[in-house]
Amino acid sequence: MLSGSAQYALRAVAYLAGHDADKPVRAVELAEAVDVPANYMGKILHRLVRAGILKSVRGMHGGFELAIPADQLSLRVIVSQFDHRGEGRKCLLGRDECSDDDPCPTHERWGQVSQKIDEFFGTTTVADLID
Amino acid sequence: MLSGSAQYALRAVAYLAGHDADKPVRAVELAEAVDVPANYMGKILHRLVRAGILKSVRGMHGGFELAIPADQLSLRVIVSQFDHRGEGRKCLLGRDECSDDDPCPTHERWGQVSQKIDEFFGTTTVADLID
DNA sequence: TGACATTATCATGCGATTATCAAAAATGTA
DNA sequence: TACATTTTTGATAATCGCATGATAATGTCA
Repeated sequence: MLSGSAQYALRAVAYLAGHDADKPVRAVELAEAVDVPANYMGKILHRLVRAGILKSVRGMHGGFELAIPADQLSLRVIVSQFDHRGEGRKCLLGRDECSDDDPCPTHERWGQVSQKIDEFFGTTTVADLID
Repeated sequence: MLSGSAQYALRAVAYLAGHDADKPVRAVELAEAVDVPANYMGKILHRLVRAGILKSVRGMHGGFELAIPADQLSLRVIVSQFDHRGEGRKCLLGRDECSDDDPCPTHERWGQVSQKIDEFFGTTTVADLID
């Protein structure tokens, strides 16, 4: 369903949300917690920084912290940095011509399922990920 | 949501289902209908043959036809030849330890959505794809 | 200032998916 | 038999996500 990077990002952000604010968490610690190669974790975190989802602090006692309150940060925002599901693409079969006006036979049936997915990612927040 | 190959396969099978049985359709015709490179279409069709979903006829007036009645052929069977969504993998976050017994915080919420998806692919048949 | 910790960035390799090209095998037909 | 047609198969390339490693940039602290 989600790419590896997107899953790692969610796990990392969830870990951050479960920690004290104003106490940055280092990339290596996050990598350990998420079980991802440290260097790769760094890249993922940096992408989240550029997207404005995290703040980074360099130097000693540096690390990463949330730039947005956990309960205002939807999973969609995070996932969309890595996966591009549902951006412009709507038809299950990948038909170019398929639209609400000129639907393919399963357009409506799939639309209902697709909407459930969108709803989930749109309304679930990082706060919901904390144990 | 689906890989390119899976989408092509679905479109091709849908096209086949909309044609007379016992009249094989050539790979090039399918490729044109589906808008996929002809050689690549051939590969996809062959995979469906090996999976027992299609029958192939070689030589003049040859081509491909359904090996299973359209209304008994679920989308899941086709898609699973190319994508491996949901086979063993259940947790949205990709956690190894996550299970029904030891669930992650969104396990249930996501489980409901996930079940809708499974239901769709399991109960929708190729007959439903015909215009 | 200088030493060090930590993120930011660049360059590269690996593997899977997607795609192309062409030769080989099978089948019907003249 | 010889030929045209069509699937089957293998070799190869392009592309992308995943991952690694090294180096640069930037901040803290003594």
